[in-house]
Amino acid sequence: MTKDIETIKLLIVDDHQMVRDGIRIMLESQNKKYSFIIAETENGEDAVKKILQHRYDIVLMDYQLPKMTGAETVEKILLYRPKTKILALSNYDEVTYVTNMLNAGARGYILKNIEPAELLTAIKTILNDKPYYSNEVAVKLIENEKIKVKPPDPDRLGLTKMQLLILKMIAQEMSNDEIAVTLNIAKRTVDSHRQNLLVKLKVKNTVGLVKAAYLLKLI
Amino acid sequence: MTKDIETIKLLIVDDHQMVRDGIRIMLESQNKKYSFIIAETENGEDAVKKILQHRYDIVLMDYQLPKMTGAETVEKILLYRPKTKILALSNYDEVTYVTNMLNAGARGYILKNIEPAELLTAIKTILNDKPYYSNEVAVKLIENEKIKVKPPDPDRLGLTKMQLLILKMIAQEMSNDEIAVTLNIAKRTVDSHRQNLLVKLKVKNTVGLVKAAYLLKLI
DNA sequence: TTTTACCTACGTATTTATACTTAGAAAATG
DNA sequence: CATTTTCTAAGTATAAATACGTAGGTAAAA
Repeated sequence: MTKDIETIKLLIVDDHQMVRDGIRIMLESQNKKYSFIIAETENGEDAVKKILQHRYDIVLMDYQLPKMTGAETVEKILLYRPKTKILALSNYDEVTYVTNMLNAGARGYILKNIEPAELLTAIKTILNDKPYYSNEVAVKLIENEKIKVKPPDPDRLGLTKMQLLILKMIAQEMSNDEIAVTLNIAKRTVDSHRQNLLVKLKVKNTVGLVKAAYLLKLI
Repeated sequence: MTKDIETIKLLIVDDHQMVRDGIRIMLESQNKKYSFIIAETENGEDAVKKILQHRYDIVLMDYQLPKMTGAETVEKILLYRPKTKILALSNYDEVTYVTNMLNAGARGYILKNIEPAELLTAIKTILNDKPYYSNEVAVKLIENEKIKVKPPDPDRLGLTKMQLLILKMIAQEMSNDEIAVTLNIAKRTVDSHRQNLLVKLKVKNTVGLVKAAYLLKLI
């Protein structure tokens, strides 16, 4: 009786070739039950691009990356693909690193000195939508009770059709007046939608809206 | 004949108390000819704030900082105070770290295992508007010939430094008023620059400016 | 089911951005 | 060297965006 082998699509984001190779080898040593399709990038920007182009079951994300940190990368990825499952991995279990990653939306945090078997466990746990932390990390987090991990709000993209439409039109350099005429509604109403967009996207002004539009791929 | 003692205002940005103390002690051991007024912050955000509030002759900047990296911090500082002299210091002489820092605008790069006398030399050199690199760093840079520090501003569509600066600040969601205060000029003047940017970039409004900023890779 | 939250809609008041204009200084051009 | 252009600076006037407030309708949560 042949067992079904589950295939897991995985993206490794780490700026060190050696680390990426290490993970690859660890996972391939565990290929009795799983088959891994592994993609790699060495920085956050490329990670975001890949995420937009392909689907991955899980992302392994280093904290220290060249320009954009791992935490920032996680935020951006979740802005585009709120449901992405991300497992942070780092050499360090510094509380600030861990909390940054978790607050950004990572579902777990492991250290790079992890054993192959535990790595697999971590990945499986995350895929089952449960958090996973290395022992050392867990201990640190508990000691530092001020963690307060905020649940990654997948609501971030909960823009209504109207809001999305108006954001697009704003991003096309249309004024509220022009938008109102086009949509046959009052200018004040467009103002309201705009106001709600500012709140929802947590930005300050038009500039912030345009940046969000970029992140949302509306431009 | 009593020699005049020069006073140097210095800001240390490092997330480790021990490192900050170490630098302090090193500098105070060299107080024959210089008197140091030393301020400290442990992250990039606070560094930017301090820079906006006070004047420093030189900033010592670590590469690894909690949220914003040292390089990012340097960029922000120079955005607001373009003439700030910044000396990078790090435990590591990894080429990517060094080039990131230099490209961000740091004037020199030293390692934390530096001797007190050399630290002073480095600081004096930077204050004299010349670059300074630790030996190890210099060697690495030379081996890795791909240094290319600060490629002289690639045209940027013929925007002046001021226009570029203001466009960057707009793209950071700052209002004309905030920009005026930061740069110590009248709001009307900022309005003018903004107007000229609209004309030069051939766009209609703030949205267009932000898009242009993206194209110019200012964001 | 009642409550809550939120979207749509629009009004008023204030702040911010844009258009148009002037003018001295600096840089580029002939 | 003189001329022209462009940058910096700033004023007035208007348009646009933002803050705050109200209200009906609808859908989800309690």
